[in-house]
This record gives sequence, C-alpha cells and structure tokens, in this order.
Amino acid sequence: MSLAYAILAFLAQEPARSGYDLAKQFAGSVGRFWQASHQQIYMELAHLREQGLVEVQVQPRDGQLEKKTYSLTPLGAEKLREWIGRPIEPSPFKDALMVKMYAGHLADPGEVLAEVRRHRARHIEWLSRLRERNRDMLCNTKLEQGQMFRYLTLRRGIRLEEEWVAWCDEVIALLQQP
Amino acid sequence: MSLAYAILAFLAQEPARSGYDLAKQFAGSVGRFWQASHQQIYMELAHLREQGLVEVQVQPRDGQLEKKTYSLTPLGAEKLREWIGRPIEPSPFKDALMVKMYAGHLADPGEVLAEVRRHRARHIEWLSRLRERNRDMLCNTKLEQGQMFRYLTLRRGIRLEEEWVAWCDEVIALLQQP
DNA sequence: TCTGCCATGTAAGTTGTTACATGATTAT
DNA sequence: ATAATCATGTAACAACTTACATGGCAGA
Repeated sequence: MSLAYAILAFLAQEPARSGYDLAKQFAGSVGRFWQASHQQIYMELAHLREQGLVEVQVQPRDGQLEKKTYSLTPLGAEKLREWIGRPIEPSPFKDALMVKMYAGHLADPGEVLAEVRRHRARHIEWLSRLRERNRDMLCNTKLEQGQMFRYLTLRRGIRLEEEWVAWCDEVIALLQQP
Repeated sequence: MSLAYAILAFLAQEPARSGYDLAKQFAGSVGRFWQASHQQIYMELAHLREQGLVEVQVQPRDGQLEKKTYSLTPLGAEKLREWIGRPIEPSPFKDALMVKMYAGHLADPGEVLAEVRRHRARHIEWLSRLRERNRDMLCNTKLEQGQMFRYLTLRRGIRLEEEWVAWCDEVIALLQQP
C-alpha cells in the first residue's frame, strides 16, 4: 500500500522519471527510509497506471528498449495529498541485531563484540555521507518550500545514525569490562 | 526467516511457553523490535517443530482447549547460537512518516504539524514506559549473564524514542516560524 | 449478560524476495 | 574482452496481513 505513495511522493517532487530512476533512488539515500526492488517498482507503476494515478510517456530509443517515464496525474496528486493528511501510527520496524542481543549471552562474547563493532563502522560510514549532504543543502541556497521538508528527513537520518553509534559505544564499553 | 530465530531467542530465555504467550511478548515491549501476529506464530511453531528445533508438551485442560508449551531442543539451541554468530547487515526499515515528510509541502502545513505533534506524544508515552523498566532493571539486582543483554536492548529502545522526540521538536520549531 | 482475556487455529489475499531473462552502451 | 551501467520485465516462492472460526472462564 505505502510503496504506491512513496512512488507518488517521488514523482511529485520530480516528474517524468523512469522505473529505473526510481529504483536507483530507493537504493540510494532515500533507501534508508523506504526500500523497493526494481521488480516491485515496475509492478507498482503498472498498477498505478491502471488506477489512473500516474501517466506514462513512452520514449522510443533507436536500437534499445524503449524508455518509459512516469508523471503524476491530477488524481494521483490528490490521492497523495489526502494520504499525507491522514494520521498514521508510528511505523513498526524489525531489527535483527536486537533479536541477537536479546539472546547474546548464548554466543561467544568476542563474536558479539565484533558484530557490534562492524555495525558501528557501517553507521559511521553512513553518517559521514549524510553529514556531507547536510552541508551541501545548507550552503547552496536558503531552504525554500519543498527543500525544507527534504532537509527534515535528512536531519532524521543523521540523528538515527548518531543514535546508533552512541548505542554501539555503550554496548562496547559495557561488554569489555568483565 | 528471522521470525524463527526471534521465537528461538524467546524460548532460549524462558522455556515452556505457549504460542499465546509468545504472541503477547511480540505485542508488548519486545514488539518495538520485532512484531508477529498470533497466526504467524502458530504457523512458525508448527514449522520449527517439523524441523526438530523446538519440542512441544501438550497439557490437557479439562473442558478447555489443550495448551501447548514449546521449548528449545539441543538442535534448536545450536541453530540459534550459530545464527547469532553469523554477521548481518543493519536491518532496513520503513518509515511512512518520512515518506510523508518528503512530500510535506503538498499538504496543509497545519495538518503536518499536528501529525508530528501526535507522533511526539506517542513517543513520549513509550519513552516513559521504557524508562520505568530501566529503573526496575537497575534497582532490583546487579545485572548478570542474560540480563545484561536484555538491558542493552532496552537501552536502545530508550535512545530511539529520545531521538524521535528530539527530531519532532526540531521539526516543530522549524515549521512554526514562517 | 456482556466484555475481556485465555487459547488455538485455517484460508484468502497482499506484499516483498529471489531467480530468471534479455540486450544495448560506456568505461577500463 | 570484461565489467558496469542503463533499461525493462516475468514467475515462483516466502513472508505478512486480514478475515474467518471456535469456545471456555472470570469479572463487572
């Protein structure tokens, strides 16, 4: 259900995007908040089209497969606006590392510590990339209209990664002393 | 796949639990890190039993439906230990509020602000409950063996909710000034 | 008597993952 | 040559949700 709205949200921000473009966005920075494989995206685009929420422009390219770019229809924009206004509960999430932690005493302490260190490194990596984007966004222009909202999602990404690193540090500190 | 391990992790901590007990745990505090409906749990327990990872003790109760309690088998414990030691990537997650934020400029500003305030209230609520459990855990006993690891998952829950509240505050501050 | 909790499941439908399938263009 | 990127899909399978189904016991 929500994948549909995620696609509509992307198309609202930047129209005339192909399934391939969307798949890249879902795999990139935005992918920290919503993921979808290209297979899912192509299916969903076909479905959205049937419902009249997006329209497609087929661009033939000589020799190659034709490229299809999608844009919001007025109906699609309306449905999206309606969804944004509708209250929802905070999204549940699943974290396998926490399940592992819950039964961490069963495993080798060194292995658990190593796994937490690995995760910490990964989050540090993501954090530095997000901070870069944060700098870019603040330097280039004054935040207007739509940019402001995308800036706020970026802020959340940064906070989340900072939180992860802080937790990993706490775990490492506690597990290292016997 | 991971639901299986989540169930094994619960049974490792406290054996002889019924599907109903597990469903309650998944719906309760632990549910912030992993969710499963009772339907899913009953199915998965049957599957785990076929594989010989859990064993069941059927307790007849006069008049009522019999109660089935499940415990880990040695094979189940081994599989769980092996899974915990196997490195994984940080779990992806999906956050519908972030998708809404991304296209927030399309909606009524008042509605967006109200939604963020609602979410903030929810997270404050969860946070206070988690902090209570934190106090209980620290006061009652010195943390030993398995408790330590469950304490660390609780710490993560608290940090996450704090992060949520801080982000909501930032959003509210930024959206209130024109 | 009615609500809520205890207790267990089946079945249909939706969503998401993995595997399979193809083929041109561009950079190393 | 070989790999990576562009570009689009189908099909089988696994995971998850929603609806349906049943029935006792305890307390208001």
